[in-house]
This record gives sequence, C-alpha cells and structure tokens, in this order.
Amino acid sequence: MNDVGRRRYATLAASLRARVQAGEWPPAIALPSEQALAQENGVALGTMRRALQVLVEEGLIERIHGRGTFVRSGLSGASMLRFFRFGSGRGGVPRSTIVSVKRVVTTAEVQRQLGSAPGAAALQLLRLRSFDGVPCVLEQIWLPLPDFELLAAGDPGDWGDLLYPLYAERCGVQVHRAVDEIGFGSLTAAQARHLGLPAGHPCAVVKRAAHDVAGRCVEVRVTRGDAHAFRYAVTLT
Amino acid sequence: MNDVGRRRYATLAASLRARVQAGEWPPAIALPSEQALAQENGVALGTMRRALQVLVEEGLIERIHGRGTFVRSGLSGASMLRFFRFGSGRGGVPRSTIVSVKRVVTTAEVQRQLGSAPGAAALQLLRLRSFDGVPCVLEQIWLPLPDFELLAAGDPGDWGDLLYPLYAERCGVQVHRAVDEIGFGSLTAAQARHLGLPAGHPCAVVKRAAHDVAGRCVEVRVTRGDAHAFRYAVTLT
DNA sequence: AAGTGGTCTAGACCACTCT
DNA sequence: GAGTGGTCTAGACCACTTG
Repeated sequence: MNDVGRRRYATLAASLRARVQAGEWPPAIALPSEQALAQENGVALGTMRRALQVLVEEGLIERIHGRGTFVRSGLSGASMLRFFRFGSGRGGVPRSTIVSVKRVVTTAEVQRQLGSAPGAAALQLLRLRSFDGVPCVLEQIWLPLPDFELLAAGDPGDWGDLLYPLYAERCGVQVHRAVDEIGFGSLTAAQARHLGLPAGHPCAVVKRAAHDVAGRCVEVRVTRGDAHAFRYAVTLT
Repeated sequence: MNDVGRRRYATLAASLRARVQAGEWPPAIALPSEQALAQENGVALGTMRRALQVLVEEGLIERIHGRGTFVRSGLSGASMLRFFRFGSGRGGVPRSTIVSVKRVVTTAEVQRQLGSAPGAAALQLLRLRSFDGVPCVLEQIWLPLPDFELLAAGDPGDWGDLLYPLYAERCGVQVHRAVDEIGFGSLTAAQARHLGLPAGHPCAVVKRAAHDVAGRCVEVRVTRGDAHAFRYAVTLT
C-alpha cells in the first residue's frame, strides 16, 4: 500500500486503472481532462500525461485530439476469419447462422477458463459463418449465465452477423481483450457435415478466451476451419 | 525533402533511423548521449528523447540506464521451436544437424522474397533439429550469395546449434526482423523420413523471411513439424 | 471562443553503470 | 566521481473538435 520510492506516474497509472476497471467512466463519456487530473493529484501536467500514456499502451483507454480521453470500447477486428483465406471473402462481414442454442452445465475445461463455480450453468451456441452461402468456419461458444440470460430468451434469428456488439447491446458486456490459441486437429463427422467437408478432414482449431475490461472471462470459443485455408503472419523484432 | 510543419521529433527520428541503417554505429558501441544529440541538432533534451523513443518502439535501438543507447543486435528468441510443444523440450536449445548444403539457382518464389535478380545463386541448407536425439522440425533455408560465400566453403560440422550467431560471426550479417507465416500442409515422403513420421502426415509449415537492419532480406526459411505438436497464442486488444 | 490533447522548451534532480 | 539515461516540474504555444 506504500508508494515510497515508486515512480509517481506508475502510481497514478495504477490508480486510474482501478477506477477505469471499476467502471467509473462508461464508454463514450470522457475522463476528466489531463489538466483536471493533474491538479486533482497534485502533479505536473507532464507526469499525468505519462500516466495516461501507460494506460493507452495497455489498450485500456484512448485519447482523441480535441475531444478527450475515453475508456476503449469493445474489440474491433477480432473476427476469426482473419486466420483464414477463403476465395470469395473480400473483406466483407460473413453471414452468421446460429445452428443451436442450449443451456448446459459446463465441462471442467470450459469452467476453468470461465472462472465459474463447479456445476455452473452456461449458454452454449453453435454458429456457422459463411461467405456467399459457402460455410467457412464452425464455432462452439460458451457464455456464462446468468449474465447472458437475455440471449437465452431471445430469438437467434435477429442477432445479426456480429456477436460482440450484440453482447454489448443486450447484455451490457464489453469484450476488451482476447487470447487466441492456435492448434491443429481433425473434424468429427458432425462438424464436417456443417462445413461440407469429409469426416476426419484436417482443421485448424482456434481456442479463444475473451475478457472484459475488469479481466473477467466472458466468453469461451472454439473455432474450426479447413486447415488448408489457414494462414497467419507473425512479425518478430 | 521539406520538413516545414512536420513534428520535430519525427524529423529527428527519421534522420537517426537513416544513420542507424547506414551502419554509423556498429552494435556494442554506443550512440552519442541524448545531451550531445540534442545539442548537435539544436533541440531541447525532451524532444530528442522523444525521437529516440520512436526508434525504441520500432525495435531499432535500445537504451540502457547508466550505459548508453545502442543499435539492437540480432534477434533473440526467434527459435521455430516456440511454435511447437515437444515433450522433452524443457526450454533448452535443441541439437542442430545440417543434412545438406548446396549451391542452387533459386526458384521464382524464393527469389522474390530474397529480392535477388533472376538466376541469382543461393546457398540451400537442409537442417534437422532434435531434442535428445528425437527429430522435431525440418528446415529448408536459402541464403543469398555471395554474402554467405564463407559458409559454402566451411564445414557444417562445426556450425553449432544456432544459425543467427553464425551468420553474424562468419558473414557479418545481423538478422534484425523476421516475418513468420503459419500454415498447414502434409509431409512428402522424404520430409517424413527425416522426422520419423509417415508420408502424408499433417504438418505445420512456417515460412519465414528474415531481414537485416536496413530492411534487406537475408534469409528465407521453411520449417515443418508435426501438426499435432503445433500451438501458438495471440493476444488481441 | 472555449476546451481538449499534442509538441516543445529549459532546467532540476534521481538512479544506474563504469572506472 | 563522471557520465549515462529516467523522472518530474512549470510553462508556452499549437492543432483539433465542438458549440
């Protein structure tokens, strides 16, 4: 609890981080100006700027010249399709089809990732994404209940093609950070049927854990697509 | 060529970048101090710091408290093994076996990546890496000639287990940046034989283009390993 | 015009490394 | 102790967005 010897901007950054994670500033309403924050904390303007810069680099907030400083809203460009090259997919948003929605008791593995209690309930979705009617990837998705109770009630037909905006609008859940783990496997007969591929066909498997701004896991997702369509680039420096 | 209206630190950063890429400061000898650079360019210290910070973020230089500012030397942690999970590989450096070395005329694809002229010569290596005598990944490597002429002459037996330090010591080539593109495929009979797997076995394929500090491509590499041992994590924010 | 973040300055003082 | 980068200050001025 003692800050002696600690860099002042780091202390300020920690304090601001806590306030952001506690939801003090909802997305779309600005934080106090750097002037105000500096005064409030009795530090020079440059020091407060430095503290804010830390949170910017963490991806927690964004600063817009002339407008203000804002808590970053949901993830953009998180589509699984970025892992695959499909002939017709010219950057557009692929169609989403919800194959099934059921209330389940999570398996131990999913439970661990969601950080929920043993025997906790979840909503399990099966979702197919396609370009021009051609199925590309198949997704299994688990959402913790009761947070997503409103989705369990609704009609999947009007959910649209993107899930994260849906989570935000209907359930007030903002996905802020995600970790994707890439692996390899082969399709079960049932999975292959949805994708129009032979059973046992090789597939890329992307396991995602998505978290909100406070670090709580709000979605577990397993995506499968044809291994031959998989491509992903990494830059090292 | 005109800097009017441009941010001063960006101009300074560009100037420094050019000098670094021209090789003005070899690795291990320090750049002038920020004081000296600021004075030399007639700007405040903070502005020069900001310019240096740009190059740090680009991964071009690194600053060490109390010692000075240095051009970053070769890539570290660039091992292909980071893409795979093998039972025995507890973080150690795997053994490297050079299967073959030959002088070749590059294919169009490799030529394009190396940025060399049509019909240009290259050195082609075939390399097997193993833990405890168990082969893990197989690599095809192309190196532009005449830059790597000294390797063509030497005995692969004394090359050791790491290539990038070898490139630096024997040929004066520093690998500074690399782009790895991940995909999936299957092994040819010859490839499978080296890895002790059946022909046609699914494999992960990592295609790398490695560049020096000036941006020139100095190595093309294709690495293959058992697809079932592949795993890679990506974080999105 | 008022308010926001971005750039630049000039200087003090601190922390680390080397000799 | 001399020299390096890292932190912090106090303030001027600029560029962008909004009413």
